[in-house]
Amino acid sequence: MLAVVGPTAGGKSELSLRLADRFDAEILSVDSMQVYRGMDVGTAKPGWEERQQVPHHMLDLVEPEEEYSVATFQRRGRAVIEAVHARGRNVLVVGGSGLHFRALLDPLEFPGHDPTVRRTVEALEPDVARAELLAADPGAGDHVDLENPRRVARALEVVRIGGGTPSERAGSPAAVAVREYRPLIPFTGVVIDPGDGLGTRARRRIDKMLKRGLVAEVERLAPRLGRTASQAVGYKELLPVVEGRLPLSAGAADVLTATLALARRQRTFFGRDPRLHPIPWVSVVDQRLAAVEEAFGA
RNA sequence: AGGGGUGUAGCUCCAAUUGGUAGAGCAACGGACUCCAAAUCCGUAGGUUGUGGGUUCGAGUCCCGCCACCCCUG
Repeated sequence: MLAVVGPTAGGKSELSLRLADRFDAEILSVDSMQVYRGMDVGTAKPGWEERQQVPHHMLDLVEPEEEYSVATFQRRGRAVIEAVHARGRNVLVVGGSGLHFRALLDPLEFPGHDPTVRRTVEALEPDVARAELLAADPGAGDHVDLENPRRVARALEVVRIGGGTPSERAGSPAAVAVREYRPLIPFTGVVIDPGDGLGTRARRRIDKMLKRGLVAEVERLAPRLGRTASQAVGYKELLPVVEGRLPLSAGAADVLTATLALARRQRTFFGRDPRLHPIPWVSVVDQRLAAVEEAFGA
């Protein structure tokens, strides 16, 4: 099992094709937004030619109005791994969605989800929800960010559906393994470090997307973007533009800002994973390829 | 030229009790992360309040000059 992860605009896709070839692998994308059909330009989704060259998995799984949960991603992704291995080929995990990456390879255990309970819990005032969570588990603060309404709501949802309290769940062997970065599925992985040129590359990447028709794509998808899809970088910021409430130049600037902020979060998420070998971004693809191959022990 | 208005952090701001030595949102920077995760949250830094004087124990807040921009009249 091989993995190439890292921030957006790090040149992962172009590397992955060559690596897949080199290691006789199929590509498994860990990307929370490329699972939505039709979101192609804005997510820099691999195109037809790339998919002809190397089989890509976990792309175009649902319509944009739907929501594709991480738990579902985990289940399906693991099935993909089994299937590819059964074929006698390797799996190359590629992407930038940290939680999806860990859900796939680490023993993350997602308790159930109940839409009705979720809705009820989300409707609670944040301090009410927090109080109920603390009443059920006085030590919840050690495992859940009590300042984060979403985390509190999710923790409370799990408690209400009988999935256990945060303290109980944190004590399981699997939870310990997750904290210690002991994978369920062993892998060799690298994280691309975008370096100082990220701003420039992100700028160019956005320009390219605009030339390829990102605005038209957003306009077409606008009425169909669901709760999650509508938050994707590039779509969220361009929505006001296609609605005529913001000039394109301002929208494009917002996309750049959001892209860089996303890249920063991705860097911190992957950066603390001790299993990932950092690969500095260099302009020459062959050099990057060589560095990754070396990390993969080829 | 005359009359009026505005000038507070990179940006936005009818924040700043009766004058008591500056705040917020966003951006920036750092961090967290067991299913809204391209999401959400936490923390840090940043201003000689356009400028020069004056009044005052003390001025972003009052007075005068100057500068910049905006509006109106010629």
